[in-house]
Amino acid sequence: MRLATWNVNSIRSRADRVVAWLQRSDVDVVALQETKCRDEQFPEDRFRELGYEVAHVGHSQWNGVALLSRVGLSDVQVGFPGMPSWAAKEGLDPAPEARALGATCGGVRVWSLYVPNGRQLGDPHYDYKLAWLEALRVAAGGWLIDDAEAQVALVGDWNIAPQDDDVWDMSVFADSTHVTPAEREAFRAVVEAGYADVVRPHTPGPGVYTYWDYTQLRFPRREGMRIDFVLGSPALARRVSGARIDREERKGKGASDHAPVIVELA
DNA sequence: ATGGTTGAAGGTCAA
Repeated sequence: MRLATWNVNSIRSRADRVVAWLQRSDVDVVALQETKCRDEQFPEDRFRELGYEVAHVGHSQWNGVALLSRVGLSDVQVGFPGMPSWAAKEGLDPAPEARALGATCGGVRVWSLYVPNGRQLGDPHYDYKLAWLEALRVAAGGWLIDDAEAQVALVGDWNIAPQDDDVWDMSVFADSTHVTPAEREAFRAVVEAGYADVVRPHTPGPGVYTYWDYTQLRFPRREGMRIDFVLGSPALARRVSGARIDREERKGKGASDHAPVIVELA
C-alpha cells in the first residue's frame, strides 16, 4: 500500500495538478491539507472518477483537510477528541477549525493533520498551536494505550522543523516560529508517545525539505524546510519499506509550495 | 526598495 500526504494550498486551483500527480504516482491513500474551500466546493468528482473515495472537511477559505482512498474509507472522524478550537474573541463560541480528519483506509487509521501555523512568537496563535499539539499527543497517545498494535498514521503539515537540519539556515529563523524549543518539544512528545518519523530514515539530510516559500527564489536556491511528516505507530512503522519526497512536483508553474511525501507499506 | 509570491469571502489577510 502506498500512502501520501500533501499540503496542496487550495484544491480548486490545484485540482488538475493533483489529478495528474495521482495518475503518475499510483498512491492508494493521500491526505491533503489546506484545501481552502468549503465541503460543497471540493471537486470530489475529479477524484471519484479515478477510483478514490473522498472525505473532506472545510468551513471557509482557510485550512481544510481531506482524505482520498482507493482501499476503503470508513469511520470518518472530523477533528480528534479534545482538539482545541480557535477562540476568535473571548465570550463568543469558539470556532472549530478544519484541521484534522481521520478515517480507516486499508486497515490503517489515517489522520490528515494541518497543525496551526503559529504566526509570530507571542501571538495568541502560537499558544493555540502548542495547545493543539499537546491535545493531539494526548489523543494519539491514548489510541496506543488502548491498542499497542494499532496501525495509525499521523500525517500532514506539522508546521515544525524538528531539527536544525530541517531548515536551510538557522540564523534566518532566530525569533521565528517553527523552530522554537517549545514547538520542537511538542513534536518530540508525539514521537515519544509512540509515533516515529518513518520518512527520514529513507530520505536523510541535510538539505532535504518538503516546503519552499514562493518568495525569494527559495526553491531554485534549495532553501526549504522539512515540516511535512508521516508519523507511524509501532505496528505501522514496521511495515514501512520505503519513502520519498516528490521534489519534482514542486517544480513549474502552478505548483503548491509543499511537495508530496510518499510512504511505501509492505 | 524593509521588498520578493500565492490564494482566497481579495480590495486584505494568511501562509
